[in-house]
Amino acid sequence: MINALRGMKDIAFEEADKFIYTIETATQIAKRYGYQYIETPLLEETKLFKRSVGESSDIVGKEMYQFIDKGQNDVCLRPEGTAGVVRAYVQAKLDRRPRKDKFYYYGAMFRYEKPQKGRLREFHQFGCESFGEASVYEDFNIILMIRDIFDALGIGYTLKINSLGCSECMPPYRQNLIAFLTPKEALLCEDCSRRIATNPIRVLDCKNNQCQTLLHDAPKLTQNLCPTCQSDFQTLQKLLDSSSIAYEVDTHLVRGLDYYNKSAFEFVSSQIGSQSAIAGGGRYDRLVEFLDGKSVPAVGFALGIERILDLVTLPTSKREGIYLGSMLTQEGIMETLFALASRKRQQTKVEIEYEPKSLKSHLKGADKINARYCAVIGEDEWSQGEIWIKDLETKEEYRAKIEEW
RNA sequence: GUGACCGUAGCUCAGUCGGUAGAGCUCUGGUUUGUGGCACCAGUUGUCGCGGGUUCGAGCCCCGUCGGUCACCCCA
Repeated sequence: MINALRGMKDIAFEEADKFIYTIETATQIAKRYGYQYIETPLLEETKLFKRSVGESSDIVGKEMYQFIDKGQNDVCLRPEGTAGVVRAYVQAKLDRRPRKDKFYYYGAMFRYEKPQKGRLREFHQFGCESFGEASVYEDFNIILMIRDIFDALGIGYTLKINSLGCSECMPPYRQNLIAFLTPKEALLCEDCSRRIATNPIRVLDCKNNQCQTLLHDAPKLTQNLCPTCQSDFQTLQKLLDSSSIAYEVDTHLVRGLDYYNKSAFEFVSSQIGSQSAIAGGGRYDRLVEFLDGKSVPAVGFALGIERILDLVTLPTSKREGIYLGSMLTQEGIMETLFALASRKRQQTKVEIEYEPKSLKSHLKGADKINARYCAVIGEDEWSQGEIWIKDLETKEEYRAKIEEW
């Protein structure tokens, strides 16, 4: 028997219904916010992710499905969605004209990690990217949209926000932090002493207790923001307050992808195990430039579909469609059933049982597939050119001419 | 990459002190010669993950291996 690869899952039956329902719900809401669909390749040049997600990130450092293809290209299965969308945006030269562009996407992402609850090697994200709008109102608008999606799906969450500063205030802060950390390097954990050089900001959210103790007097990012970032961050909080979206400021919310700046946020669920982030995103005003475009501000998010699947409550499914069967083996009866099915399928779902069997068995079968109508041809009906129909919901039964039903 | 736990029927699991495997669910049929869901009755189903070892004898004990799950790390 051949099994699916480690960390890769088949999605079927009720899970599949939830999967589709989640995407449809999110799509509908994204469209209402003015987003258009974009589909980008699952396979991209490796350097796209090195330059966007960042070499210091775990994703690029150790989790990529990377290989050399038959044309000697260094390629990767995408580990996240934003990089590809930005690449497409720049490739289509949309950065050359002053317009806002808003895209939504969904699909498979790949990270070579050790699987656990809520963490798969192939998983699916729904995401949105908004280009060309620098206003913090757009950050707020995106958070509102995610709120709408989770509300529509009936999912509870807590929202965490932070500001990562901009190219003006982040570099000096970063230098301050390095200056603060360097004397303590020997006392920090192995990862953190390495991070001082590669990505000192990440030291802030280290889970190591000793590191956290040492960080107690570290300069705080939120207290070193430039006036613009400071006022934008406050505006965002005011907007959230006035729309009664509960949130907490989490100064340790740093995010593992290097391209974020200014607003960063994460939606967290307490009901799904330790991998609790169900959606995350923020602003990435420099990324278009990193990928050879003009300077275009942007903000976006992604939500993990598998992570919320258990939390999605499907609208209660009603009986639907027709079950067709016969109790006879007579010549021509299957042809009649197929013709009837084709006609009825213009309107609704139709399934045919090929095996002649007792009425009781047919009713059981119709009940099992949750059909609204059970329609069966027996001896008496066949001789009259009729079919017997029972509405399984109202329990009404009647007979009709086959051609007229 | 590190650690813990678990692999027995299609699914969920039980299996005592080591003595050649069992329940519920599902499925099929019947109780009703043409009336669903509920109930009752009957029937079908096994490489006990794999390999080796100990033993008269291993689902059970030991070693190895593969797979799964969860957690750390990281992230959606």
